[in-house]
Amino acid sequence: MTPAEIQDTVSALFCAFLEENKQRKTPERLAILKCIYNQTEHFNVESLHQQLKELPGNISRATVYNTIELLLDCRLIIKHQFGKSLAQYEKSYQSKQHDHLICEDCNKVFEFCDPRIHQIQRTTEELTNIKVSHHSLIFYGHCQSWQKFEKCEHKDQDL
Amino acid sequence: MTPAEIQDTVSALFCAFLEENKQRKTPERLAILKCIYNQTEHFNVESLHQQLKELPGNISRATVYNTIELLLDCRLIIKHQFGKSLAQYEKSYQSKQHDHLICEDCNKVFEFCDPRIHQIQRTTEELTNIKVSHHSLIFYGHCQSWQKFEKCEHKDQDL
DNA sequence: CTTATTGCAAAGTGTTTGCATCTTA
DNA sequence: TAAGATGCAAACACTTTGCAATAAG
Repeated sequence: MTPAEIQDTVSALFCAFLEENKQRKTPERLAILKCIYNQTEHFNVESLHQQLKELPGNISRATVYNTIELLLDCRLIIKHQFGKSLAQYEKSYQSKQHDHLICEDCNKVFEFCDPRIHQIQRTTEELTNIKVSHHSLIFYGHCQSWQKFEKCEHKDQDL
Repeated sequence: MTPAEIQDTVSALFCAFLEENKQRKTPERLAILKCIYNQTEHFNVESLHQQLKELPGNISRATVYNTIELLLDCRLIIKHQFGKSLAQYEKSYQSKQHDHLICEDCNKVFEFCDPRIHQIQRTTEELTNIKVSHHSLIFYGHCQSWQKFEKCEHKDQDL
């Protein structure tokens, strides 16, 4: 699927969701979705709002928060709370489930995937009799204890 | 170990830590540690401060934050960020490692323990070449989809 | 034309900081 | 008695809310 095809698909999905839920299809909401699906990394409300200010239309922070809520509802984005107060988001259409490893030396966020988390989930569901809908697994580590610093040099980036 | 013995032990550990790090042994710090080790559940800064206000001495929120930082450093407490902005803490001396399942219907927090998380950790360390120091695993679920509501009735508590 | 949505600014919430005062070592 | 810790209040950072103006259906 090309980036353009993905943009079209998520727009269509969002419009369908809005109709179903009797919410209005505003240019602001579609612009925000488009901007989000142009991101390649995690993003936060502030960085998104900065980018939206470049566009014509003057989209306010309140609208960004409002739209993010809708996009979370229809599962087109995922929210992460990586320990700091600042919430991080990422687009989720067609991206496979993954978890995160955060290096506390350089603040870099790595993604990984391990099927055994689902086994733990199933066991926990059986044990507690509570159906699990989603999870958050974050490892916190230190790159400097095992390797040369240049391998992990993005000091104080993102997050 | 009786509760009183635990109190004595953690006080001694904290004092040793303070001496080692050339920090002062103030009555406020010891009172905060004692109050924390009287908690049976997760707590937050606000609830802790409320309880401390009952005591003589008038301990300020700033001192609570300061002391919590020290207690985190010497690993006598653990911090959790359960998705909301409000940070939760729990005492950690002699408590075995565990993870959390949060029911989104009733906000109740369950604890569980699964050794397979360490296998995932080891694999991830090998894969990324980053040494993991700690982790956070949270399952989010819904009790009402599988069982009667009365089994999980503490609506809107804690968190 | 009706009502949801918007932009703005103000209010909230949890945490951090600056500073004068007090207290530990 | 000097460096560090305290209490207070103000500052902060991120998020939510109230409201008049606007625009979607």
